[in-house]
Amino acid sequence: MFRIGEFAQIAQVSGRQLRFYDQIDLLRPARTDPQTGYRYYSIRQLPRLNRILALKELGLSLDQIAPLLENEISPVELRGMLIIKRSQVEQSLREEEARLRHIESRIAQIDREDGMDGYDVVVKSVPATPFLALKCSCQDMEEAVHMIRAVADDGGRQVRIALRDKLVVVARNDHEDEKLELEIGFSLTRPSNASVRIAGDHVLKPSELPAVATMATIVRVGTDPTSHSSFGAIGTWIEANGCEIAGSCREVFLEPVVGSPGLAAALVEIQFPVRKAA
Amino acid sequence: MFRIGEFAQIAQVSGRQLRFYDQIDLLRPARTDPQTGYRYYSIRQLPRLNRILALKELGLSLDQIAPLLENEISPVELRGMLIIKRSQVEQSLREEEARLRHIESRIAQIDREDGMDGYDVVVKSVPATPFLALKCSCQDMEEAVHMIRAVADDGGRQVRIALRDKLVVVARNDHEDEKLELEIGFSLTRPSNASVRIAGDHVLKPSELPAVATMATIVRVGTDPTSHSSFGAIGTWIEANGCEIAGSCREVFLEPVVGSPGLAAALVEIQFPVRKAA
DNA sequence: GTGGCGGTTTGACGCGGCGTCAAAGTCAAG
DNA sequence: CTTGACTTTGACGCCGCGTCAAACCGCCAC
Repeated sequence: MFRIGEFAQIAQVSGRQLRFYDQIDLLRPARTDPQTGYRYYSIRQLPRLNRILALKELGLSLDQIAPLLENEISPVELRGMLIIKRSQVEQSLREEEARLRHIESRIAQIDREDGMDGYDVVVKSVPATPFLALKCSCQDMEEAVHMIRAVADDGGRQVRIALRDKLVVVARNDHEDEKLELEIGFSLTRPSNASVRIAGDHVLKPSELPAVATMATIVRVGTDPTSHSSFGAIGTWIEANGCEIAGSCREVFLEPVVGSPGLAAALVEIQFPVRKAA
Repeated sequence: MFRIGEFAQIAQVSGRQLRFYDQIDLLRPARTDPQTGYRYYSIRQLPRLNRILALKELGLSLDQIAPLLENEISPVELRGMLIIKRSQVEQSLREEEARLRHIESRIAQIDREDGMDGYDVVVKSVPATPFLALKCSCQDMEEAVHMIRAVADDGGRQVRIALRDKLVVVARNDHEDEKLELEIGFSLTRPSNASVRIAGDHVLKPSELPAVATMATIVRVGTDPTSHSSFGAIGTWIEANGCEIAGSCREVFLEPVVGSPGLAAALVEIQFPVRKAA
C-alpha cells in the first residue's frame, strides 16, 4: 500500500489528479482510512490508472473513459467512439494546419514590413439577396468610379429608402480581359420587380446576389489608395489557407455613400467567395 | 447604429460574445443607453471586431489581443508572440498526429478482434537507479525463468529488505543472437558497493540502471502466457507513435515475488526506452 | 391606450480537468 | 516531543463563452 504521494510518483501523475479521480469515482484508492481520510493505493491499481491515461491520450473525456473501465461498453461501441474521435482529430488537424499557415504568413508579412493594416480577413457566409443593379463594362478605374458614383447618387435618390439596403459592386473576372465587367447596384431588403432608370440612359434591373457559404471578407476605409494592398492581403490569405476563388468578388459599401468625399471615405467590405482547393 | 442582435448578425457572432467583449473592455458599443442599458453598435466598429476575430483564429488569447488593438504592442513584439505561437501550434500538430495514429491503430486492433487487454501503453521517465544484478546468458526461456526464480528467492533472502526495492530483469538485445543476454537483480533504495553470492555459485554485482527520459511502459499480470501479445502491443504502439527502441528492455516486478506461483501471478511492468525516430 | 411579441438587460451557473493556494490534521524520524 | 514532510478538505481560478432565468424595452396592431 502506498500513500497518495508515492503512488503519484510511481505513476507519474499529480496527487491532485488522483484525488480528482477518486472524487469522480474513476479510480478510488484501495483503502481509505476512515479516521484520517488518508488514501492508500495498491500497486494493483496501476493497470487501471494506466488504462485511464492511455485512453485519455487518445482524446477521450473522463466521462467516456469511466464506463470503459467498468466493461459496460462493447468493443463495437468503443469502435464507434473512436471513429467519431478520429474524425474530430482529423478536423482539428486541418484547422491547426491552417492556423500554422496563417501565422507563418503573418510573420512573413511583418518581416517584409508591409503596411500591416487591414489584414483582418474573416470568413463568413452570406445569404442570397435581391439585387437591383446596372451591368456595365468599364475601360478603367476612373470610368468605374464615375459609374459607381452615378448609381450611388442617382439611384440613391430614386430607390425608396425602405427598400434600398447597401451599395454593392460585383466584379466579374471570368475572362482575363482588360475591361472591368461590373454590376453596380443596391442590395434590397425585400424582392422587387421594378427597374429604375437613372441619368445617362442607364437602367438598374432586378436580379439576385447568390448565397455564398464561405466568403473571405475584409473591411477597409476608402476605395482607391489602399485598394491594391488589401486585395493583395486577401490573396495572400486565400493562398495561405489553401483555398481558391470560387466566384465573383464583391465590394459592399457598408455605409450610405453621401456627397463628394463619400466614396473615398466610405467603409467598404471586400468579399471573395472561396472554397477549399482540390 | 445597430442593436446588439443586428450587429451580431452582420458580424456573424453571437450576442453573448459581444456582451462578453464589452464586459472585458475588448469591444465596447459605440453608445450605451444609460436608461435602458441597451447597447448600440456602429458599423465603424466592424473592423475592430474583425481584427479580434482574425487574431483569435491565429490562436491568440483575448488577453493577448487587447493590447494589440490599442497599438500598445510593436510589430517586433507581435512577431515574438507569433513565433511562440507557431512553435506551440507545431507542437500540438505533432501531438494530434500521434493521437490520430494511436486511434487508428486501436481501431485496427478492434477490427482484428485482438485480445484487447493490456494495450494501455504509457510513457514515463525513470531516474537512474542503483542496481544489484547478475549478468547471465540463457539458452531459452525455461533457463531464464529458472535463473530469475533463483535470484528472486535466494537474493530476496540475502539482500536486506530496507535496501532492496524491486526485482528487475534487463534484456540486452544488441546482437541478434539466439541466446538471451540478461541482467537479473534488484533495484536498490540507495547505492551500495556490496556484492551478494547466491546459490549455484552466481554473484550479484552492483551497477546502475541508467535514467531514461522517455520510456514506453505497459503493466501486465504474469510472465509467460501473454508475454508475446503484450510485447506485440508495445511494438505496435511504438511503430504507431513514430518512435524507435533506444536501449535495452526491462521487466520490473512491481510486487515482491513470493513462493511458487510468484512469477506467473506477478504484476510486471515492461519498459522499452524509446526516442522519436529520425 | 393596450396587449402582445420579440428583443434586450443583468446575473448566475456550467463546462473540463485539474493547478494552486489555505488552514488544519497526520505520520515517521530524530 | 518536536520537527518537517506529507495529507486532508475546501475553495477559487482558468478560458471563452453557452445557456438558462426573471425582468425590462420597443414597436406594431388593434
